Amino acid sequence: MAKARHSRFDCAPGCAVEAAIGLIDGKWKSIILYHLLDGTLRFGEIRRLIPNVTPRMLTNQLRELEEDGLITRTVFAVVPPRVDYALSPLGRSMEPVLQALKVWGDAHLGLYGKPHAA
Amino acid sequence: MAKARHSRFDCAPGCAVEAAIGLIDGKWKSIILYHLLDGTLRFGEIRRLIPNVTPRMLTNQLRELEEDGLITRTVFAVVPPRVDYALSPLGRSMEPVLQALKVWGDAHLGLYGKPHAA
DNA sequence: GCCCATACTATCGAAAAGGATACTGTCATG
DNA sequence: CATGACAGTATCCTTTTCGATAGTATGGGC
Repeated sequence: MAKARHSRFDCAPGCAVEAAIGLIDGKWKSIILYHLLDGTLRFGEIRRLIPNVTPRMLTNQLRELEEDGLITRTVFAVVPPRVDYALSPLGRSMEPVLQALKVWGDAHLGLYGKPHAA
Repeated sequence: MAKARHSRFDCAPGCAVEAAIGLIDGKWKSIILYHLLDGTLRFGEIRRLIPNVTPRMLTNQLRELEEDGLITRTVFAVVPPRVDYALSPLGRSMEPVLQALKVWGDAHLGLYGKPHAA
């Protein structure tokens, strides 16, 4: 079961925000989703796009995204194996959120991540 | 120092998204920011708005938000103590992001957080 | 029969995040 | 002199997360 770092229980009015973040929170999830905005990718392609990810973590994050219904996983019965990942409609619906994050990040973060003045 | 759960180093193109999430990731940060959208709040008020937070965690999250420049902390030299928290201009600039998350969450998440169809 | 590519899986361990609980300091009030 | 409000601190411990490393499975090509 997906972890509950952002539990879905303490639902003050900010609940929806919390829960939404819960789905894209995880060391690599947002980058994965971001890359998938451009189209279907194979396991190895994602791996190459995100240099520091280990296969263990990549599998892990992809599986959680799949469990949460944000991406689809298509296995081809060939050798060597081939598995395609793509955004589901639900995942695609997160595009505005990802874009908002991207825009904000580009506008307010230096290259090494410390925020600078508004 | 703020933790580096979403490190600011592995900067593929998705970097900005990653880094932006890094700032609002933390069990309570998004809810705190969300409540602060409505205006300045005192420590105790935030505590009451978020029932399950312990003072330790609340202090912790507020301090990280402050370090990252998203909120301001104003101490009044009175007894009993009074400390006000408010969004900085940088924090205010995250409003679109928070709203995007809220809108998405409201549209796609059931009350207990499992996403449902697009 | 062995190697290769691809997409994993398994195990171990370290680090970080988060929760429970109890305690501190100040001054006006009673 | 004790009490209470408010905003934290301090300590301890569990859970979660993440990284490193090595191993598995398949079948075509040599």
